[in-house]
Amino acid sequence: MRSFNRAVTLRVGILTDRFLGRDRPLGEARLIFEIGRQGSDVRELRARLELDSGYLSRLLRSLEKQGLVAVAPLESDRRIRQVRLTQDGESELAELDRRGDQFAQAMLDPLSEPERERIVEAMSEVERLLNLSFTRITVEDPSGYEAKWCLAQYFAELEERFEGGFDATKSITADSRDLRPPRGAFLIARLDGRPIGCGAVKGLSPGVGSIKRMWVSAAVRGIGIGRRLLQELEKEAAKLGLELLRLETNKSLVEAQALYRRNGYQEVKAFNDDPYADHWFEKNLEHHRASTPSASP
Amino acid sequence: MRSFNRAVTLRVGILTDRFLGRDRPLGEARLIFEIGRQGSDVRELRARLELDSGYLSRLLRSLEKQGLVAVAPLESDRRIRQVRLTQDGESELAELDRRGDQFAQAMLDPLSEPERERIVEAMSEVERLLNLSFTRITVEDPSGYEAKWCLAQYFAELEERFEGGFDATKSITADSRDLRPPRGAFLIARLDGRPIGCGAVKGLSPGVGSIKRMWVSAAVRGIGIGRRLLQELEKEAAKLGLELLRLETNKSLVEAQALYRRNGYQEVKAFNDDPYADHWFEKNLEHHRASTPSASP
DNA sequence: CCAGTTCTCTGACTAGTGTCAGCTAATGAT
DNA sequence: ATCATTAGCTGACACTAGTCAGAGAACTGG
Repeated sequence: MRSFNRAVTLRVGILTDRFLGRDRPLGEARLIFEIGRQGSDVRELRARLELDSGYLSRLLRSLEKQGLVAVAPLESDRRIRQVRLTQDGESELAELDRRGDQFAQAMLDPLSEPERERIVEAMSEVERLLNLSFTRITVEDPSGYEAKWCLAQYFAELEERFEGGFDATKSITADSRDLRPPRGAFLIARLDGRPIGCGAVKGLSPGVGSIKRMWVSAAVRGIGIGRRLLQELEKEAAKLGLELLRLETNKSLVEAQALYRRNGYQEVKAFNDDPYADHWFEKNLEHHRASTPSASP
Repeated sequence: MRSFNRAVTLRVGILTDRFLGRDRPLGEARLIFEIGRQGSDVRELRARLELDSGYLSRLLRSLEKQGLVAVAPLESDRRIRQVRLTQDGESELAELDRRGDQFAQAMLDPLSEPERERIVEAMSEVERLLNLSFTRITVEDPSGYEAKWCLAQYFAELEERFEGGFDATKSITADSRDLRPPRGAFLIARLDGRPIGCGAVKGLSPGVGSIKRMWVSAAVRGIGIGRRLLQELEKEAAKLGLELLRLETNKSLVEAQALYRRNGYQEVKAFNDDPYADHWFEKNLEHHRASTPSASP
């Protein structure tokens, strides 16, 4: 593990830096990557790259002077400044991507085809597990701007996957007060500062609560983030004094059903009449705490 | 592959640096690692870390001033300076190792036990294949100091593995003139500048040559370096105008025999009376060139 | 013994990375 | 309207990393 660190960072890391940063400081290159084709705002960049605000500001000025990015205040809050790549900036990003690919090519070149397949497979395994390991789950306010963003993603997905779409007003609603202590909790899962999933517990009656709003971004689905989110939700539920957790789900969300079954939820008969619900589950936290499997099979 | 680079270098790399370099610049920490418990000389450090000689010198002065290393001229050549860790230096190295382990621990902590096993396995696979990919094989003079070092390792291993030990004077000798163009070639395999294997071709008679001195360091055995070395030797043999390659080997060197068989060498009856030889092989380069497998099974 | 080479070191210099304190403008709460 | 807060910016500063030229000591081949 220690030797892996050294092997990988010395080779991949340092060489990549040299490769990418040949005519551009690494800090600027990282920033261009992080801004990306869809743009970002300064606040987000600072959080994701964990940079000092002064330093980031200076990097942005430098890229601006080179004509690679354009910065403009956000209309709704003019303190916040939005950054996007100019045409030149986008072609610079494309060039950086190209060099990265070229480097990867050169790195794998001495290997035979089966060896190349093995290393690519092992690398994606490492990446998936690191993504899982570096995911941080925190309790947050359900009305924060990132919570809202997560919920928008969640509803958009339901709209797409449910037969006949999804209309939030017809479903059992969850007011944001229900998802805040002491009545409930809202969790956000982040990877490198970026939200990639959410979930909520809502108290229904003394000792009984409900799991709501479970969503994991498609880009990181299937690596175990749903399970960790569910476990954290159960911990929060326990803190709120809940002993029985219920949930309802739609027949189209097959992965979700599998997740609940794997984690000790029993299918029960309908306990409400949510128009979008096809399956109902519940789990007694007292009984199941010890028997929750520690990993998906 | 590109995303793997980013994922790993951003997480493992940068975090490791921070962790290790908390009270010490990264350059110094790297240098302490590279000097290691057995010491090294300045020339080697420069080659392995690819540092400017002035820069390296300054780093060494700094470590010397901190009482972590001691530098002394080599007796046999007083231009070359040998570096070793002092007592304080060794405990600093131990501390750096400790922090690295602690970091690895923290990194894997959020994962379940089976996930941890999977990531460790995938990491060692990546490491093995990167080691293979970054191995460079070059033709060198058989009397250079690193060639001599490789040969010493080789003979030491024969001494250990042969029943009754090994005495180079009793075996068929190979004068270093036989292993230099135009009569032969000596190859060294290096990983990050450090020799990890060697091998030689020696011309016997017009069109016929012999493979000698095949050695791969135990630390990197079994990852495919022997195969690459053998392939390079065959290329060199072809350049020297050889069409038939012969070799003899001892019964205790079972991996070597397997390697030769896998790469198209046929066992033949004894063609010499080397006292240490139990098996004799040959391969016709013209016939076999196309059928050499591109990877071990 | 001499000339050229090797190895290391010193000094001068540069670019990049990062930190800190204080400032201004915009916003939100009272 | 006032005051605290948030977001971003500027200037000053420090340190790391790295480059380059040149000097001196030690060695090698003739």
